[in-house]
This record gives sequence, structure tokens and C-alpha cells, in this order.
Amino acid sequence: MAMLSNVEIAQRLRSLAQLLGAQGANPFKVKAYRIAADTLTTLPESVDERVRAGADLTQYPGIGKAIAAAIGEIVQTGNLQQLETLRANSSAELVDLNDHPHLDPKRVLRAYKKLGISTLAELRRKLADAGVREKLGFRLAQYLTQGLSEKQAMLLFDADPVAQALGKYLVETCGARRAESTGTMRRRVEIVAEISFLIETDRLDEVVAKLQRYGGRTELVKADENRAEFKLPTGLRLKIESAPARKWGVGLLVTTGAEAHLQKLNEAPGALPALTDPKASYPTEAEVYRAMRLAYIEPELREGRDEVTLAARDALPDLVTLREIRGELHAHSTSSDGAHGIEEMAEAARAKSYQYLGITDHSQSLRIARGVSEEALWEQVKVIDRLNERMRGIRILKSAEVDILADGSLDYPDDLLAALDYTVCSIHSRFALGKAEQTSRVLRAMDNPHFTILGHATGRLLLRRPGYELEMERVIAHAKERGCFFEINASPDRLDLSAEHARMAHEAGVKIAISTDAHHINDLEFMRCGIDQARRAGLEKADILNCLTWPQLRKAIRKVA
DNA sequence: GCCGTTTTCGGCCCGACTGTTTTCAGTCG
Repeated sequence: MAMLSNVEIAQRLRSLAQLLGAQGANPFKVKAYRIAADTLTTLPESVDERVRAGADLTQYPGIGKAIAAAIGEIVQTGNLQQLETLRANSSAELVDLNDHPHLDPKRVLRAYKKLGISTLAELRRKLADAGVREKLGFRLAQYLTQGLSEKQAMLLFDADPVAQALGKYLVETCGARRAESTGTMRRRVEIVAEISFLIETDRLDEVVAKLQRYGGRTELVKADENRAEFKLPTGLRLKIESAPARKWGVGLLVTTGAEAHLQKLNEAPGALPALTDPKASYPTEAEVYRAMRLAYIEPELREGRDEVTLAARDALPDLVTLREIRGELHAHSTSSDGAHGIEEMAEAARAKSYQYLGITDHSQSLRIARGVSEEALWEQVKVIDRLNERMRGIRILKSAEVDILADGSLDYPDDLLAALDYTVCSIHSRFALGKAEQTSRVLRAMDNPHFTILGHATGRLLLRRPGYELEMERVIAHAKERGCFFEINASPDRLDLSAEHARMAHEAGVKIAISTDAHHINDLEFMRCGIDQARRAGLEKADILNCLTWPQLRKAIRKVA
């Protein structure tokens, strides 16, 4: 039996999951196969080789006895008897669909019915036509279009561990002397389509050969003397480029980009000699920038906006860092849909050396998240007062994530809102309102004197949904006028405000909170994702609400009537 | 089928709202 790549093994597990699902099997069992498949897809080592070496696969998370045995059978025979049996007993439509096991059969079959077709090939053709989207409905059409195109983007948050594993593999297995992440990952762009490394090696050919064995087998797309490009098991592109130590700085600069930044550098006086002189030695980026008579530009700023001009005047912002964060202003507890009690959350915040933690449970209308009733929130105010008397080294702030209702009113009466230290106000319903209506909804909410921070301003979920429409300029102007603030929701699939919107808010003179929206003590770690985003927006410590001490913060959020 | 700082069974979100629906699927956190 020829060696199978991890992806090929995972594909068979996903096919099994799809047919089990279509058959109405236990959904948790179906999910277990999918999780196991995902695990295999991210492993650097060859599962096939591990099986042949007699390794115990149950050591991997999500793989137990049954799935380990299934993988063993796939490796030994190339097949899975259970899968073959299921296929033999499935309809022609399902068998056709089984080569695309990530697609949900129920949704695909519904599309077939609506369009009067029975194969994926027909569906693919039809989806190209305008008009078909209407017939299927926006969501279904989007799902199918995305599902049939090759997945090629990933959250930065998910790509980080992939890149980390690759960096390690490049040095430890491929023999590179060093490997440094570059490109969009280094610039901390929230969604990435490729992972790239600058490596130092005398034998790029050997590195390339070994990389092709990553995850069992990784496809080499193209290669030349100094660089190579691969298609990773996850669908992402991997680019590697080699540079000698004395040219490391230039190599790093060029591979980090962005293209627009490099172009601006080329236009700057003194740029060309530094970048093109073959005899020049620049082991670090700092030396390259210095040679160009520019201040060092942090990677997060290298998007080709005004950073080169600012660097020439030595007027770059001193970007905010994780260490400068003094507290958390958006966190949930078991009072609504969080996983930990208020005290536990507070202890976790104290362990991060925060001075304060705002408890922002969902408000009463958000039933699914067990929104807190008025009576319960009055009670919670007292509970927090008592906790603050007892606990040392952390102050718990009384707050709530208050729903902005469809008409722009807030989800609690004013006297209750007034009993809180501040509020985070968010939209969680009626995403489909038109832009004008949605905008006036938010503006009206901001007119309430108890409105403090707008939570996840656009409601976007990265790679999943675009968010509602909002006239952001008007919202920002209104926030400035009414003394309201924004948050950068640091949840890795939100990062909302975007860097662009955060920059706009900043330019309008509105301070921004960086908030994790933690539903679990571990989620407090998302702060670093919010910091990445804030840095991309060019924000400094002085621009961030939760870089303030509690006395400063209290003053900053107090409304002038 | 997997898992375990309430460990070998029982949980693994889920329940109300909306309208892309036409009798129920998709969606919000």
C-alpha cells in the first residue's frame, strides 16, 4: 500500500462522518470523526509512518480506540470497510457528494431539489449563473459557493500554531539555521491565506525536499534558486525564501511587505542604495531602516499608508503593548452564558495583574444567552459590592452587555443602568435592517446617557458572515459628540472594530477599549489578538481606555450632563 | 466516538425569534 498523506487519511474519516450524518447517526459520533480528521490535518509528522512504526494514535487529542483502529485499517488497506459498506447502500447523489465530505448533505440535497438537478457537477455549473443565488436564497448560495471553492484562508489565530509548528519543523527537521515568520502573519493581518518564512540555509534543495514530507506529503507548487512555494495540508500556501545572514535584514523587510509599504520605501529618498547595493551588509531590519534614514517601522504598520512619511519625521506612534493593559472591560459570568462565576473571573483577572474587571453579562432580551433579568441584575450589583469589600488586588466593575433593541432603546430601564459603573451596548438581533435604519438605531442608543461603549460595532464574524451595515462615519461622529467609546472586540473571529475603523475612530478623537468578550477564564488570553489589531490601527497606550488606572478610567467615562 | 481537577457514565450548548419560509430552517451568543 502506497503511503498516504495525513490529508488523504483525514478525507476518508470525513467521508465516513458525512455518510453517518446523512444516515442519522449520533451527531456527537459524527462530530468525533470530524474532529479527529481536523487533528490529522494539522500534524507535521506522517500518520502513515507513525502507524507503520506501531505508534499509539490515541495519544492525539480526539482520537480514541475506535478511530485509531479505523486509521490503522486505512493505512494498511487504503480503505475503510465501514465506509465502503455505507457507500454501497447510499443513493447515487450521496456517493457523488462523498468526495466533498465537508459539505452538508441536507443542504446540498435541498439545493438539488430546488434546481431540479442531482450532481455536484451540475450544481457547480448552475452556481455560476446569476439568478440561481436568488432561487436558493443568499445563505444557501453562499454556503455552496464557499464549500465548492478551495478553502484558502484562515483566522490569524488558527494560523499561529500552524506557523509555529512549521517554524520548528524548518529548523529541527529541515536543517535550516533559522526561520522567521514574515508576510501577512508578521504584520498580524486578521485573516491569512499564506504562511511565509525567511530561512537561512546553504542547502535550500534539501529543505524543499524535506518540506515535501510535511504531514506525510505536501505539494510543491513551484521553486527556484532562492524560494519555493507549497500547498499546505490545511489549504494555505507556504512560501519560503532563503537569505544569507548578512542580507537577513533586507530579506526580512522585503518578504514582510506589504507591497504598498515597499513601494513607499522605494519612493523615499535614500531608499534605493540601501536596498540594491550588493556589497552592503544588513543583518537586521533596524539597520536597513537606519540606512534609509528612517525610524524603525513596526511590521503591523507596514501597509503603505502614512508610515514611511511618519518614519522620516521620527513621528511614528509608540504602539500599545500587552503589558500596558490594566484591566478587562467586557467579560461574562455564569449569571448569563459564561463558564465561570464572578469571583473566579476576578481571580483570573487578578492573576494577569489587572486592576479591574468589568462583568458584562447579557441583558434580559437575549434569551439564548440566558440574559439577566432586571431583578437579577439589581441583585448582582449588591453581590459585586460585597465581593469588592472582601477581595483584594482587583476591583470588579458593575456592568452589563446591554442589547440595543430594534428601535434603538436599551434593554434595561435607566435607573438600573445608572446603578452600573458603565455599560457595553451591543446589537445581537435584526442584523438585516437596512444601513440607514441600522445606523439610526445605534445613534439613538448612544443618545441614552448611560451608553458607554459600543460592543462589536459591526457584528462581523470573520470568514463566516459580513456583519450588519452601518454608516461608520456618522456613528463615530455621534460617539464623539455623546461621549461614547468603541471597543476592539478581541475575540479572534470578530476583531471588530477592524483596524481601519479603529483608525477612523482614533482620528476622530474617540478612545477605544480592547476587550476580550471572555466567556471563559482562558478567553482572557484573547487580549493579545486585540492588541495586534490596535497596533495595526496605529494606537498608543494613551488611546486605549483600559490602559487607564481605575481612577483615571472612572473620570474618563463619566458623562458631562 | 471521545473524554475525565465532580473520571468509566453521561454530557457533548440550545431555545426563542425571524422570515432568505410556505410549514420549518437558519440564526443569534
